[in-house]
Amino acid sequence: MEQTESRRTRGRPRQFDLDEAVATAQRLFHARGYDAVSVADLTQAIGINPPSFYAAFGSKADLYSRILDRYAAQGAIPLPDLLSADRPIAECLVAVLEEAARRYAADPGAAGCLVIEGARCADREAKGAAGAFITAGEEAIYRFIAARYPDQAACIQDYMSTVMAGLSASARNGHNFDRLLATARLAGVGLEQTFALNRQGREK
Amino acid sequence: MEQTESRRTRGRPRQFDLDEAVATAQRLFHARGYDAVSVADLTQAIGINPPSFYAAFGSKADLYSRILDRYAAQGAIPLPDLLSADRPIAECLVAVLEEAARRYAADPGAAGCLVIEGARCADREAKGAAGAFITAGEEAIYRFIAARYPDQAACIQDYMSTVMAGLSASARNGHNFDRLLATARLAGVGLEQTFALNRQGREK
DNA sequence: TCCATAACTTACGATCCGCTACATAAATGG
DNA sequence: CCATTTATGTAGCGGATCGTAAGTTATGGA
Repeated sequence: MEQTESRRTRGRPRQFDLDEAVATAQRLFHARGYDAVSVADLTQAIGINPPSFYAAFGSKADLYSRILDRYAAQGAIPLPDLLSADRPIAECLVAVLEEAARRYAADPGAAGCLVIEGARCADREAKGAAGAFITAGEEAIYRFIAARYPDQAACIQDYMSTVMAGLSASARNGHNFDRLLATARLAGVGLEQTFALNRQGREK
Repeated sequence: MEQTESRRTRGRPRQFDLDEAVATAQRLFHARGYDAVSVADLTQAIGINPPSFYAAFGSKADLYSRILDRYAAQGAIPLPDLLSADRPIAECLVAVLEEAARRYAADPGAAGCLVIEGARCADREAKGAAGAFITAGEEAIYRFIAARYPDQAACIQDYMSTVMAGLSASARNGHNFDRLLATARLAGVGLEQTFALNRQGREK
């Protein structure tokens, strides 16, 4: 017999909802950034005391890492979906930029990319956790480009990273979705032009 | 008779060089960002004690503001020079982006733009001081574009801000000058294309 | 020589930071 | 019933933060 999911745990039941607390913390981190959110801010927002916080989440950095997982599964840009399509490369990359514009401006109270902005914090642990997600995304984009244009993949990958960091920054600076989208499309012109020239060169 | 510059001040002479101290502080702020530099870091790097620091500079935020002035005069992108030229608009804007790439990667120990990165800090006072410089730069670029293309000035201005923020972020992420320059030029394609289409539309 | 001035050194206050020791409350298992 | 387990609240630790009060030292001016 396996233990069923309905079997209660032993000790005193937790008096707050874990997922709800994580969501609250995510909102805080996204709105203010890792460094600017103190444990006191978190415990107050969740409505618990420090010992409950540390018992449930380990530490501020641990909680942040858990939130990054949550974000990658729910709020982040779905790179596999956008990149695995059998559309032209430039179209896919522009779609990524447009999706970035959409998501970065989705919540006015938590603008920008949680991961990109998180990687800018001073805390070594949190920076490393966010950096791992960034690296993963960068590699996904790099491989996607390199499959067809290995020579230019690095350069275009740099461009994508830079534009996305810029979009996240501009979102935090108050640019709304329309402005971000216009910027993303303007940035896409460089991509389309590059791959158009590539095709010309090949067909010659 | 006016008092000459050689006239010494009354009390005990300062035992450290003011300009040198400001330069040291600028290096620290540029390398780590406003929030991550403590007064203790500054006093230790300069070689003085806190009271001397506060007597000389007022506060951390005051010193930062003074450093922004210094940076605007020495280290920042010379927008008037680059924009007042009677070259095509796109060429000027690309020159700004290329100059940004050059300066943001100039010092590996202090990558990115002191002003752009400073505007991202948590301290209200420092954020406001840096924000004023950013606004001034943005307005200069906006006016430059609007003089000939008023309809598209806002959009292109957004694009410029976003790319420059991205370049600064990528510089902090370790991109060297060559990589930043390639990114800046790729970003310039969107500008050239836009203004090329504009001319086509006019000549029709 | 003595005073006014200004920068110096030492030491500390007040507050916030992440985090925890300790006793207590609320549940399950025997 | 009691033991075990887990969460909770109170209260506080050690350290870092920005900033300052108090007393000392070094200069110029009268």
